[in-house]
Order: sequence, then C-alpha cells, then structure tokens
Amino acid sequence: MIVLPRAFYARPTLTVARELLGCLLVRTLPDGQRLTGRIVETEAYIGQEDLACHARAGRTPRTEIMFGPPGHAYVYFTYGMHWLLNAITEPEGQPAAVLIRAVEPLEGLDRIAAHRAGRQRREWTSGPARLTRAFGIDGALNGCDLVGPPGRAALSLIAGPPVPDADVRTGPRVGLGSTPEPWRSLAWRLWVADSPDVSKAR
DNA sequence: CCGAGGATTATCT
DNA sequence: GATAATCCTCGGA
Repeated sequence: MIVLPRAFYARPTLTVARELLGCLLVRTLPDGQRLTGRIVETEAYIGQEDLACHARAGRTPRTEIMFGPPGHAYVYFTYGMHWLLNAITEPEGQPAAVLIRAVEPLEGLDRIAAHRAGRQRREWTSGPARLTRAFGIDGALNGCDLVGPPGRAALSLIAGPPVPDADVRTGPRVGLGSTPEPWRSLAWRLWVADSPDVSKAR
C-alpha cells in the first residue's frame, strides 16, 4: 500500500483529478472497521477565478482550508443535509481542490450497505453525498491530513492500478446551474468509462 | 422509463 | 434573504 504523498497533491488540479481515478479511498471508522472504495469520478475546482469554486469569494472561514497546504480534506455541508469530500491541491496559497464524486465499493461492504440502508447497491456510492454517507464522512473530518498511514488516519488515499487514457471520459461539472460561462461548461469532470458507480449527471 | 418538486441549514450578500 | 459542487420521492407515461 502506497499512501499518495503530499507532492502528489501539490500539482495542477486537473492532473490530480485525472490521476486520482483508480486510486483507493480508505476510511477507518472510529471502531477500527476499514472501508475502501476505488475512485471512479472526480471534479476540479481551481482558484479564485473559477466562479464555480467556493474560493471565488476569497478567504472566508469556510474556504480557509483551500488556501492551506495540499493533501488535506475539505469536507463541506450543502443543501441543508449533505456532506461533500474534496482533496486540497496545488501549492499552499493557491485555493483549489478535487471533489470526489463516486467510488466503487471494495472493502467493508456490510458497513457500507448499513450506512445506505434500503438502497440498491448501485446507489451506495454513486454520487458525492452518497459516498460520504456510505463511508461515514462528515464535517468532523474537515481539515484532516490525507497523508498518513491507513489504519491510523481516519481518511487516506492510496495509489491504485492506473486507469488508461482510453478509459477516461470528461465533461462539464455537475450542478453548476447559475455559474456563468465559460466556467459552467469547462470539461472539468472526469470519470472512468463504463463504471456502474459513476453518478448520473443532472 | 422520466421530470418536477421538496427537504433543510450553513454560508455569504 | 437567497442560494447551494445533492438526493429522494412521487406521479405520469
């Protein structure tokens, strides 16, 4: 198991979003249970000029974490009920992040299913708020360091088998209804072709 | 299958 | 006071 090093994150956000495809999200629950998922969908949010990025308004209590060092989690609350997980990217001082939009459940299926009681398997982790629910991720993990030994860290990202370019698809980011062009249409959403766990675009 | 509308609150204007 | 990097349920075809 190779934990992605901080240098992995301290690069252009689109590069990180691309290379996170195929990597493993490892969540260690408070009771020690480990949940693992293969990342199959990401989105890039890049800097104050990106009018879809929370950092567009500059430093605020919420966005402060995005200005900090890379390799940390940015977990925020939206729509009054959902938590979304991001990985901070780019060198310190440049606010940017990759949103983890979907994973393929690999390990801890019982607990994942329990967190998603009553849902079909395909709905367990096929969306940014679905996967945080399935993996027990909420605001308590905002700011936590992603660069740490899995099993000791609450959240880790592990190198996985690379996804070949031929299997990568791109398109506009999801849910940016009122964001002006060109930001709304930039192809900053990336996913693994043919994965049944990719979210449905709306 | 599909589209419309509601849920529910932190955050920023 | 409006909006939100979403999800779910319900009604109709």
